[in-house]
Amino acid sequence: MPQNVAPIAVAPAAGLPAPGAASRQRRKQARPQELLDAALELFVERGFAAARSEEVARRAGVSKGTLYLYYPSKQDLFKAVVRHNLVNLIAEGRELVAAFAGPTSELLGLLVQTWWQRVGSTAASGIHKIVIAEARNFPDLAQFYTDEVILPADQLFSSAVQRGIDRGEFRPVPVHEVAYGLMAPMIFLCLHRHSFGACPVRGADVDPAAVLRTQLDLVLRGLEARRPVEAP
Amino acid sequence: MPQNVAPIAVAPAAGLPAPGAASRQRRKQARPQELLDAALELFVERGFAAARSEEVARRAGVSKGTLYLYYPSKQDLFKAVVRHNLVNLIAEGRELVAAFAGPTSELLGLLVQTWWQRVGSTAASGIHKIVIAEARNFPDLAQFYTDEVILPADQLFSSAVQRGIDRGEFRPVPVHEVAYGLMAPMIFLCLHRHSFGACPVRGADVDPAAVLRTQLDLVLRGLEARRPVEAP
Amino acid sequence: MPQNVAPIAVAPAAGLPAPGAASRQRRKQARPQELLDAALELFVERGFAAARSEEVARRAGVSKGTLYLYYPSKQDLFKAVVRHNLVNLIAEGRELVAAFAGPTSELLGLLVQTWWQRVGSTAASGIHKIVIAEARNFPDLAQFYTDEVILPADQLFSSAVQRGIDRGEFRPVPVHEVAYGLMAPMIFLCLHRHSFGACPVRGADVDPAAVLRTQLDLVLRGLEARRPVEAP
Amino acid sequence: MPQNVAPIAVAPAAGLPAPGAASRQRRKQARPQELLDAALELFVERGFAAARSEEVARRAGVSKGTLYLYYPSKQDLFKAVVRHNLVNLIAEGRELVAAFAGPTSELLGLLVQTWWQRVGSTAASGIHKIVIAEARNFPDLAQFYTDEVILPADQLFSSAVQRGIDRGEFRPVPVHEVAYGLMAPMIFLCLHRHSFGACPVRGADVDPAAVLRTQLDLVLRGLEARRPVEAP
DNA sequence: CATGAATGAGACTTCATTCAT
DNA sequence: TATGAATGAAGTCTCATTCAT
Repeated sequence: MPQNVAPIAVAPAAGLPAPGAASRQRRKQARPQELLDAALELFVERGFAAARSEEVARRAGVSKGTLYLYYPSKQDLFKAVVRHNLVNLIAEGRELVAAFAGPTSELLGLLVQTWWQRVGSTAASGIHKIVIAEARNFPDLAQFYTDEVILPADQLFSSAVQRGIDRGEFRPVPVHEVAYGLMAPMIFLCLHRHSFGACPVRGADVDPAAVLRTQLDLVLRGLEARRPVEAP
Repeated sequence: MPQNVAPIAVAPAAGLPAPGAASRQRRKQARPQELLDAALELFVERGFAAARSEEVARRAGVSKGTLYLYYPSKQDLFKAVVRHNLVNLIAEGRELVAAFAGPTSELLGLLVQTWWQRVGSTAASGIHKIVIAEARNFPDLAQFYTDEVILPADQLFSSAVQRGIDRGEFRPVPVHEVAYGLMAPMIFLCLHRHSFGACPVRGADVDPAAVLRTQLDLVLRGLEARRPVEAP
Repeated sequence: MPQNVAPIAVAPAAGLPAPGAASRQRRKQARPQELLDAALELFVERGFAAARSEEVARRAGVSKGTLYLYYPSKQDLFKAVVRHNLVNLIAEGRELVAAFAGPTSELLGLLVQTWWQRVGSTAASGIHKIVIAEARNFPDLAQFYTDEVILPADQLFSSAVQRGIDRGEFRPVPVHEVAYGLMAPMIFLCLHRHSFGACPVRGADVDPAAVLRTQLDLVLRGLEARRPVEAP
Repeated sequence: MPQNVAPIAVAPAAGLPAPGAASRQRRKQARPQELLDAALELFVERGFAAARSEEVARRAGVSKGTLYLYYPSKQDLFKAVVRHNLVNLIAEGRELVAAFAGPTSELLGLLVQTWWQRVGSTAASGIHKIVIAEARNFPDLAQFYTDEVILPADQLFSSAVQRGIDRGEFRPVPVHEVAYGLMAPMIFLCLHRHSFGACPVRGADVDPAAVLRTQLDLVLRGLEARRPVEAP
């Protein structure tokens, strides 16, 4: 029986069940990945507590028993999902900031845009909802998520804002707070997409692109180093 | 689900049955309030699904049956909590906007400040977390919350921004998107306070007041009607 | 659960609370009767187990506590209802048989007709359904009902059939079995009126009058002393 | 409700789990049948509402959860019981009528006799009691039973009577009412067997065979096409 | 390795009965 | 006498987890 170290395989997702003869080995290799994908999907849909183990297994094309063969409990499965989906997402952003040469306003725009493409519009964007929802019932996870995701992301955006100040493009502002103001609407959009946005709820429709554009425009204007001349 | 739950201090529950004297009437009067307080507290701590009716009752100092005497189901209890803690507040905000006479920048500042005092810094600030977490599993509640809270709140902030445009104080901007940019950081702060913030999690501390001040300052500058004079 | 029941002539239930002034004494006198009427009505509608004490009280215009003041438990109330509604219903029939002078076929017709008027078309006709439904969970009641109702009713009809044989009107037949064949369809009609007949169920409509007429006609022909002359 | 319940012998429950050998498959095959038998038995004993799911399971030798593995709700279980025990029988009766070649009086006798063998003297005869007792509290079940059992059974007997009229064996009579007169005593016998008859009640004993014989004889005579010559 | 039948603790909700007022 | 707020045992149904095959 497996231990509670999730065997995070790097093999690419095997696609559909492919019951062919020699595919047995391939399937076995792909199992953990398929289970994690199914689990992420279902956890985002239902939340941790309401997601049924049996449905995770079914979506991965295996039986309930097999799921428990790979992850000895639902909590272990949850942790594996978070670990598997949140590593290396921030590092790329850090490289982007380091390599960028143009004006900081463009850098911030690029960061926002990139984040939306790589995270905001993928299933990974739902993880934040799960973590927020279950943090108090699952303190281990909250700590892990803080260390691995929240703090690095804050550093990433803060360093970009700081760059603008250092280069005289922005007036002096509290960088962490501004970073917060940039990230909050993005993540907030994701939270709503994965809750209200996935319900047949009338009203309250928002256009993510418009919100992000408006917010970025607003913040960039607010950051500008030169103050408008006050009219008499 | 609540397995390894962080032992967050449990409120002492209003006072035990106090069997003496003519307290029957007094208790009956106070019951709904006590039950709603206990329910809000537990829903925020555990989420809607994971909060057990019996514990709500126990925290209010009554038995399981008594809870159902006042609220015929868990969902009704939740709706009552929302109505009691949020719906009325939005109406007050509307009156505030209608009665306000000064510059719109001050009005927005007042709205943000008031919201923080009356909601953000109270237990009511946890309600949004609950709804985001459970919307997909309880579409009725999501619809209820959308109708009773989200749409009215959006109208409230949007109308204030529109006022600024109409009076020539703000340049023309998409009002709903700006309203979103104003509310998102506030609510986002609350989401984190009630998830990570309530866990014994190291790091990731933010100063709500600083965040709100910075965000408001940024947005107000971004809204200003007069563009900065470009330096030669 | 089962509210919208087809309105099968329900006894007028003593009258509403009538909060009038000097009626206090009168009300107090009438209480037991009103409670028994309400209880009969509800027991017939719902059965013993599913009838809620609180609703019995409400239909009688008193509080739950008051009901328990008069009948110390639901079982006691049930017994009182049965006793109150089933005494002296058979005795009248016995007198009728003793006093009748005409042909026995007319006597049987009169018995059937009278029973239908006095029992079949009143709320009392529902008691048999209750007893059948709960007899095995309530052996006391089954014994009581057998002694006080079933055996006397059997004697009543059997004696009428025997009279027809004695007078040469009927051929010799097993009297108890014939009595059974006469009563069964009547009571059966009542059972169905108080179960399917009170549901919004499509189909299965029967015309009680037609059934009774047909059955009586059939049985009387079958009882006739003279055999039909066989055609050559 | 079940307080003072007569200690009616409880069936020994099919056989205990027998953990040995390759019995898993064998048990799985037999489960539905065992569960339906246990359910029928308990429903007849206690009624639908008072029968507890857990006891059905225990009598079938399985746990509560296993019952719900096979039948997703108590109502579904009940419907399955009805289908398994009654619906198929009626179809057989229809074939019998269609295939029969002799005189209709014999056909009716055969129908009654067959019904008594296949239903009246088996546990299935208790189903009607359950439905009568609970119809008003479970309109769905009443509708189901009406559609699947009552109407088809009425059609079955009515068509046999109509056959007698068409062939000139019977005088013209209202067929549905006559069918009612044939079925009512049979079902009535069953109702009593499963209520009073299952209690330790003194008196009120009837001989089912004698009742049925007498009733059939009476009705057949009453149906005869040739009228007796009226005596002057 | 894989399966899926089986388990049983635990959740929401109901309602007969009690008792302070 | 009358009230109705309060209780808590009991019922249906769910689902994480186990284990024989």
